[in-house]
Amino acid sequence: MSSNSNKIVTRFAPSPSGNLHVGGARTALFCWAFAKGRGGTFVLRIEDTDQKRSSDAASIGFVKDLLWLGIDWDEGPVFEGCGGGDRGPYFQAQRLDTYRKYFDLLIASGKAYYAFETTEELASLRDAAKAENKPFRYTGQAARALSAEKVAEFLAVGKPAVIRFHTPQSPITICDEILGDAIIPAGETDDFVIRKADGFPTYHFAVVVDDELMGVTHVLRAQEHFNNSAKHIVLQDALGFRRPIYGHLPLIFNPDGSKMSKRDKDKVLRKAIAERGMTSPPANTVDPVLFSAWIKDKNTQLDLACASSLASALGVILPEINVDDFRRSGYLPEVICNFLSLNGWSPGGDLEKFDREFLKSHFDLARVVKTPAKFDRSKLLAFNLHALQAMPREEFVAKVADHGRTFHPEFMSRVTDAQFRSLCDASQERSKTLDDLFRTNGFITVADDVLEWDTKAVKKFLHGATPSGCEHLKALSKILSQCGDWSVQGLEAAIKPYVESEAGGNLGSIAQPLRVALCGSTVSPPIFDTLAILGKASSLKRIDRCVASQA
RNA sequence: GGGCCCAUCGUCUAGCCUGGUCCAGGACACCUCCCUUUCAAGGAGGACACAUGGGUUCGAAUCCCAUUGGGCUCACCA
Repeated sequence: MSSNSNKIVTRFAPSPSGNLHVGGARTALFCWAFAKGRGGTFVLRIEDTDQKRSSDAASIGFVKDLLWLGIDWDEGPVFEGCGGGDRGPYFQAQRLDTYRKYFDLLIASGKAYYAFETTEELASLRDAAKAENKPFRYTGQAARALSAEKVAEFLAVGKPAVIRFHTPQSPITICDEILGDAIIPAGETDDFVIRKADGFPTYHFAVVVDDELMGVTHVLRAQEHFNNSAKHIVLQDALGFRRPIYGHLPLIFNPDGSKMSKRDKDKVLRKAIAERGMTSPPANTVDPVLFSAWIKDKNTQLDLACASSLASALGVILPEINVDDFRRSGYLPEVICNFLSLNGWSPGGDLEKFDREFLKSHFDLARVVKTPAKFDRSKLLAFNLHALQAMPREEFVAKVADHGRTFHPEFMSRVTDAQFRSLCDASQERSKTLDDLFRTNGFITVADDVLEWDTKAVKKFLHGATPSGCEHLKALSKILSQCGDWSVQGLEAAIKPYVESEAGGNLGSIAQPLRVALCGSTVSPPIFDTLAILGKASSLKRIDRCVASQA
């Protein structure tokens, strides 16, 4: 390893989760770009030292999100060609033996000590401090006053104990490449726990040991960790480790300034339910027992399937929070990366659109912004639109089809290849996401004899004017039934003369009634495309059925 | 409340380090108009910011101080 001693190593070190949050995604992206752009190594390490949270099977489901974004790791858990490395294991729960050695070292040198206060005792001390509006600092005088014999005795009888680090009483300077230096006054950092009663290290301890052993040179993480750095620095000094270079990234918020949280989805649902004064779930959405439990406890979260069905029943849109939410909504991974980069970093000048390769070769800490960013979905949407528009048609078709197979299999099974292709042709310039086509063209997958017509649209476009839309439809039915070339051009040629003679050349007065008859609503691709996509038989059936229904 | 950090259009940001070329540039959103067969998309315009107050200086968005505002953090969670 000495030969790469000056090699840059960054790491992304999340706790286990099935989903990658956009904030985490940006941290990962920056760590990745920083290391990769400098010929360094990007390490993925799983911080699973909380036994309460790490038990589920899908614990690192988020790796699929990383790969979808194009973020691969050199060292870490092995998954689809990524990971491996000889500085593992990369799950902290599997490194307990490693940590033991360093705990012993600190205990032996008197830099750490056993403490026996219970969680309850500490909580009441904390409450007391809070009542006086004073910050609580664990001084450890009582614990440190314990004789070695007493400690041995307590441990021998199995009295629950944590190990605390005895923080030196001197100011700590945090050097940060992004924020500059900050001095944390002496006494601010107290004697924090480094080993929990269950024998697991706390985050602070595991991070410090692993960063050292894994050769991490640059620690890039969210700004919420800034104060933690003081703890990490005193530990590094005590253990004789080198100090990595720190860079604390600005936070990403919701547009309203609140923290982006996975609970935001539940928040939207709860609000909608409260507004409607509902006490039981809409039919076929969520199990009523589950529902009432969820309503009662604001801290519980609905799983994605339940939340989505509830959302669609309520007609509300769930906010995208996780990377997978954005994938589901039809965003392109390269757009997500581009946009995420712009939240907290910029290449300077007027340049905004760039790819991962560019980020890799240009990302630097000096240009990271210090201020928190609010995540602007409408700008993201615009970026996605631009990327979609710039795409060659074949690529667009392939990507939409792929998206459809994953998220709208039913739709895909109900359209022919030709229909799908025409739909893409008619949709690319107006698609903001890969999902738009499926959301706005539901009329295609509805059977001809069950299509329903929007009452407002019917009133406005089938009646009202003279001649009425219905009369136009009757005439068009005849014309179209004789149309031999059912292509966009052929249809246009067939209908245009009628528009000229019967509607004063105003296509709108013909197109809208047609659209209503064909789609049930006033929104669809351009009318000749719509006819072409539906096909002759279907179109005529729909027109005739519509006319008959209005008789 | 203590500690730390931050402060340019509604939003993301450029400019700040190395004061003058900035009556502050770009993008998204917004407004107006045009195009038009719906929804979009597209085209052309427009409005919109250096938090406040003091300094320093011939000159400050840029340097200093204070105020105000915002954020993070104070766990046997990470």
